[in-house]
Amino acid sequence: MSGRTVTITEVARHAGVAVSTVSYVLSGKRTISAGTRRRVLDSIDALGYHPHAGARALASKRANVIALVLPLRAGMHVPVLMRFASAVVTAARRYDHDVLLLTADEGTDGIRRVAASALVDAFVLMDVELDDNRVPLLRELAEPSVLIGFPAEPAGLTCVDLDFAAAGGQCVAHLAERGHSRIALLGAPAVVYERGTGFARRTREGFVAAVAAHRVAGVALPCEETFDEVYATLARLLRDQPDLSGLVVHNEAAVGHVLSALRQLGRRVPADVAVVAICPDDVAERASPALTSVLIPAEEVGREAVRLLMEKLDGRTVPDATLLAPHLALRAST
Amino acid sequence: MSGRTVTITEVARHAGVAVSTVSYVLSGKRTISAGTRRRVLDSIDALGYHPHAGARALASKRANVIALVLPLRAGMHVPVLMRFASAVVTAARRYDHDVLLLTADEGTDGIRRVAASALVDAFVLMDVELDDNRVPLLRELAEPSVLIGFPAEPAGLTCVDLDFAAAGGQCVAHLAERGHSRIALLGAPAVVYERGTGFARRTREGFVAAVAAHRVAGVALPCEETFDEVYATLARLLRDQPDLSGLVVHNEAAVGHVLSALRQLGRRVPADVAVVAICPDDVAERASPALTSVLIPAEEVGREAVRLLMEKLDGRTVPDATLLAPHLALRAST
DNA sequence: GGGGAGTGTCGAAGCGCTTCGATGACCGGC
DNA sequence: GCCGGTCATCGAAGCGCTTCGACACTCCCC
Repeated sequence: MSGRTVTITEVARHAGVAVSTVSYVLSGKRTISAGTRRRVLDSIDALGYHPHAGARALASKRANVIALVLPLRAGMHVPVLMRFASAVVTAARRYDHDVLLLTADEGTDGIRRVAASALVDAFVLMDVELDDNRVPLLRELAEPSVLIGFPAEPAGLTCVDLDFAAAGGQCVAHLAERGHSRIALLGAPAVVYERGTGFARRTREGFVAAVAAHRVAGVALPCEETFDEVYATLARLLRDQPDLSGLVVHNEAAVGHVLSALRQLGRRVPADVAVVAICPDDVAERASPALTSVLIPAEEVGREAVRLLMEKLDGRTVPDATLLAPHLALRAST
Repeated sequence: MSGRTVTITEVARHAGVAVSTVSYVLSGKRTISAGTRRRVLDSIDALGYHPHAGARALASKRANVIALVLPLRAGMHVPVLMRFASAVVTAARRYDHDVLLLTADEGTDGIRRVAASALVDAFVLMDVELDDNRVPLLRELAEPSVLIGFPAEPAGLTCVDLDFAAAGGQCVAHLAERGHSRIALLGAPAVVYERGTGFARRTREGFVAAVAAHRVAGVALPCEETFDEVYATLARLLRDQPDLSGLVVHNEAAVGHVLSALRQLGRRVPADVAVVAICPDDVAERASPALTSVLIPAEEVGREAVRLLMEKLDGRTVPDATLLAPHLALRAST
């Protein structure tokens, strides 16, 4: 079983056919009679054969591996990243591909290296910034790629993401429908906006647009992630706008602090202040009270990114932009 | 630059040497004169040559890729995992290896598959359980492996981890020195203990042993991760033991809730209750007040795991167990 | 000054797979 | 009963690299 490695030659001998026949059974690129196919497949699992990945890559010019490039930076929300990563791996396996993990340490050199050495066939980039230095490189590379998130200039690239503008808008619409006429958005830390991270900005834009459309009063603020800062921000907000009754929180690390701070400020949720979060479901469910939220559909985004990548690998053309619709889950906080 | 792929043959022609000479320059397995080496290296970067990973793997029987196996389960603290992962990638690159990401979805089949297909040379397993079904498989595989965490029966395996028993003990010692004579450990959710996760149990054992050694009163409780459960647990604890003045928290997701709950229960930190956490530094620093903590040295663990793996790949023998000493950082909460 | 003992380099044989062109066998139509 | 056309299979030529044995030099000691 786990003895010496079994080669295609041994399978061929065992099944009494030529090596090429075994190869064609495996790839399905030529017609093979049912009988022969059966015999070959039986030999394959009698011997426990697995094709040698390197040999296959060499002969076929396809490694059947994709690279997942994930920078790990401050302010990024790690659990979400991890769920993306997991979704990408699972999806890739469904297309018979494996996933090589690349981090930011090596920068663009890492991308160049694995592309040039034919270690991978294609790239999935996560946590894309508006002005991302990996983007020009990707443009000049022959290997196809899909970005999770949108850079400032996405022309000619394939990008997938949650439609954050719609998500921001949906939160406003929800609060407006519930009769709240003065609301606020607590967003990412200021540094994230400055870095130009797309999803933070687009949520804010969606929020601002929806506030206008629904004729409610709304203000968008960045929000640091320590309890003290959250408390201070909320205290100021509620002092200046005592009739504020709706809050949109788009900052996963701060949601817990927001609820604690409201508690300490003597505001009940949802009786005094309704809260909607944009965050993963598990965070929303674990909070108390459980939060009405727009979830970040990590699994769906990952799956879609891989699907698009496989289309491109097969030479098909795919749409530049894929925006996944937000979905609001009602819970106790509104 | 990013044109057709450059092969070793072209490098050899460009430098006016044999293909094998180029190979020896690259591998250093035979002596090459300084002049020839220079000429070859110059040609290599004049042409932008990168060895073809598949061809290399085929000829040398080494893929220069290691697999990182990380199950993604409930109760696991994801940001920590991610830091391990990142550390492993960085460390692997220093040994000129890349990292293939494997998740739990495929179970042991995935491990078997990538080993048999020679996609990877070795394995790093994360989040190892006391009774882990991947462990027997690893034992029968020819490829070396290193586990991050300890299974129940670690004989013959190479394992690396923070010394959690020492960490638990160190927290107790710290509180005891500060004069607290009645303390409690809030640990992982009950399900984590039931699953037999090693680090949770070992922390508890270290806590219990240290409590006895320091002659203080101490109780260890599992701790769920919702605010309401944390609140209820603490309320009960403080009602039954009003003179409880020290708390060890070994549950990253719950630390925030613990502090909120103490606030609501009218206990000041550290004046009424001193709190020590076992968690990553960033979590401890972001809490308010900042928590005295034993950090989980993810980078160090990842680096050490890879170092041991490379030793094994080179045929050297390494110690079975590597326990990294805990390090307590003093902050405002004690 | 002839015989080892290095040094530095080359050529060729694989590594395990895919793929192309060739070869039979078999079929129906005239 | 011969011809063109499928269908199923085979053999061989690579893919780009490593590695082994061979070879030609140089050096130095007796």
